[in-house]
Amino acid sequence: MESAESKPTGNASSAKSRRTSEASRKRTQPAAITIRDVAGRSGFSSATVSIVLNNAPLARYIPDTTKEKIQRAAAHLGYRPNLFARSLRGRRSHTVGVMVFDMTDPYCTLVLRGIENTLFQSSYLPILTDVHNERSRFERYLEMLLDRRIEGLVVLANWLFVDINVLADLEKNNIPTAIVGRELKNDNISSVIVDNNLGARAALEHLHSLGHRKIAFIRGPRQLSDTEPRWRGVRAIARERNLELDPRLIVDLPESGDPFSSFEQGYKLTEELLQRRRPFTALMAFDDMTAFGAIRALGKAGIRVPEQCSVIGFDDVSPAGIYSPALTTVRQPMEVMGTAAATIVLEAINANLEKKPTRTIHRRIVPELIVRESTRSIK
Amino acid sequence: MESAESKPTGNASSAKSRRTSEASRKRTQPAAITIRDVAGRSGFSSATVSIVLNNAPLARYIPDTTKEKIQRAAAHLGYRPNLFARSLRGRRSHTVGVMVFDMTDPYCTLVLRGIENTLFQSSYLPILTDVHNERSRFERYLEMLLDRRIEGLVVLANWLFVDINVLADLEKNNIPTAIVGRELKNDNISSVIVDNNLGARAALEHLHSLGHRKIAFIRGPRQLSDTEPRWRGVRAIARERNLELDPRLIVDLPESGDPFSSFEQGYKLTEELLQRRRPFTALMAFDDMTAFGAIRALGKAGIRVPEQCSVIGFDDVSPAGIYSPALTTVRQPMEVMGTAAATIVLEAINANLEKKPTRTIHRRIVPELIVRESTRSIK
DNA sequence: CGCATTCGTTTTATCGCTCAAAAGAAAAAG
DNA sequence: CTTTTTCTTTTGAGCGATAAAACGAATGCG
Repeated sequence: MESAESKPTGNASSAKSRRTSEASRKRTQPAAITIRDVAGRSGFSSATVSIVLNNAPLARYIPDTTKEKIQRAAAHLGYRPNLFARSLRGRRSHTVGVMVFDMTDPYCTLVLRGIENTLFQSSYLPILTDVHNERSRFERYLEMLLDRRIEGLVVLANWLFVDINVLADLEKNNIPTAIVGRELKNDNISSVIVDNNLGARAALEHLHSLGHRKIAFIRGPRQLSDTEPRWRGVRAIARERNLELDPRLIVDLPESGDPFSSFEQGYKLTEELLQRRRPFTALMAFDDMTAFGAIRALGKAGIRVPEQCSVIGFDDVSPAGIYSPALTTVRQPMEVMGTAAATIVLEAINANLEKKPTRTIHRRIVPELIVRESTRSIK
Repeated sequence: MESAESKPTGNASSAKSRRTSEASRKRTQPAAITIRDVAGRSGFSSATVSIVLNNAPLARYIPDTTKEKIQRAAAHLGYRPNLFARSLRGRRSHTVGVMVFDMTDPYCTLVLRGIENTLFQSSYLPILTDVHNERSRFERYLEMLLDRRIEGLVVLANWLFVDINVLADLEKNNIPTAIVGRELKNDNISSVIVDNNLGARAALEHLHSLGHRKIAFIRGPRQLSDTEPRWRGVRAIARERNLELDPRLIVDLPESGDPFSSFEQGYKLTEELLQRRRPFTALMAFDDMTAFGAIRALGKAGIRVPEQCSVIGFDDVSPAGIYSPALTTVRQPMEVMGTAAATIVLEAINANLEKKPTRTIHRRIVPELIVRESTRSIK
């Protein structure tokens, strides 16, 4: 039989302080079991309990009988260690910050899921912050995250924004960081991006193979880092296939902080293209949102998709599959990308802990052409 | 001149421990300024610093000159209090848990935004967890949240799931909780829901006023709490308007854990309705996803929306506006709902702190009919 | 002048946990 | 019967912040 009811070792609390504690116990919280309670109940000191429950190195010496007693006591009391105390002592938060620039962008959710899954498995908790593309929020949230002593950070740079060099602050605190959707010149931040070039090639190749030769393009905003590689991909394939790119069928999305604006811009730019009276049988949009806008504009103009004009997008955001017509697009494997970013960060955290050197990693994920209903062979 | 370089008061660290600290300082972190550093630099004790920086009651007595000195010192050193220490001492985490049942559901994001905005303003940090509609995750995350000593919880019950009574555990820890999208019999959990009845009425009234008399219905899954009130709303209006509800034009969505399945189900059920060969000129879907599925099925069958058949949804999820045709629907003011839920929780937290009694609140938000392109007056 | 007040600030005692070092007990060695 | 070695457990010193109590000094008051 265990020495139950024995006063916790080292409990030097005066009668007065104990009264207070009991009073508050009665009033508010249902006890809050501490490691000392477990110590008391199991008959060992709190140090031993800590060693056992954390399976610390010293646990090697501790006999199984002791371990069992302690574990039983802990389980019986429903002991849950106080993370604040632990973090304070151990200088670890077991937390990773996740920063999104606009949650309402459908692009995000799947990436987030990948991140979350990965962190969950390592029992890290993500702290999600949504910056709304506002610099002030960015800064405030960054501070909040640093205050919470995040051990790593994943940034989802899904859309244009803030001078990202502010992230350089992170270097000072050397918090491992990975950014999804953008590659930084800064060589201390890892990144995960889709291979835009490859994606664009696949898209154009698809249209070309369907027989389209007069193709209109809505390119991305110049400021967005995805824009250029995609266009290079387009030009490469055009060259390979001897396809002529008519400059009068090429328009650019303006810069904007709002992902939904690309729907409207897609709409407007398509109307503009139509007014130019240069016939085209297919349209390659910068992203899915733009494509949706384009389809809408075409529909309004009495042009049916895909019968009279094919449309292809990029991203494969969730509405793409349910759109009518379902959108042919280039899928960014977003969940994979989230997973990759989270993994990079977790590995860097572990490397840091073991004082190993950390390397910056840049991953470029291969996209996948998803053929649905919005493209069709010509004629 | 302030007594710079003076050793922090009460610093009883031995030579040995100081060595360690300096070594690690050099190796890893760039210092980590503590309140004692500020104390040292300003020449006051750490208690005074704490009092001043927190503007605690005692700050009343402290002369402005002292306050300024301390503030300057803190600012100069870039002091940021250690939240773990603070939380440990103060038993407060300044954190609210947010639990979602499926992040990929477009319904979520706006609610989340409302929640986030509200919490942000009170400088509470949300900890977002996505349960994936899995019981195991639900439990594990709930534990994680409790371990992190969340002061409140907002649950987004956007889709069917888990026996929600598990939430009763929260009562034990008396953590103020609000649930969005569902009203619980449990009388200790506040809720924010849309007025389903009103919404359904508005929808049907809209169709009726456009002249539709033969209307098909895809009702929600029986298990979902929204289903019944909406149907009651429908029946009420039908009675008022003397509209006959043809049972052969009424189908039910099956239960499912996946929001996207309602798209597919909407598609299938619409096909089924069409096969029944009972003509209808309008279709009222349980939600937007279902409506999208229906539109797709109608399209496939050569029936154009809205020319030959009007379709109305419910929710106004983000694709609704960009769909072609843009969907007429009943908007749940999701951001408002998120705000409401977060506000309820924050107020309860504050009430708790001031030992005031807390009341459970049930808010029912009025929805709004959003007329777009998928409905049209008959003929 | 003695004692109570009000100020302005510091001391003290934790919050709950962990980790290095010490100590106790038992077993092995001399 | 010591002395060492090997197990096993405890001690103690914080991590950084803060509520509560305490303390010196100045002021007020009879």
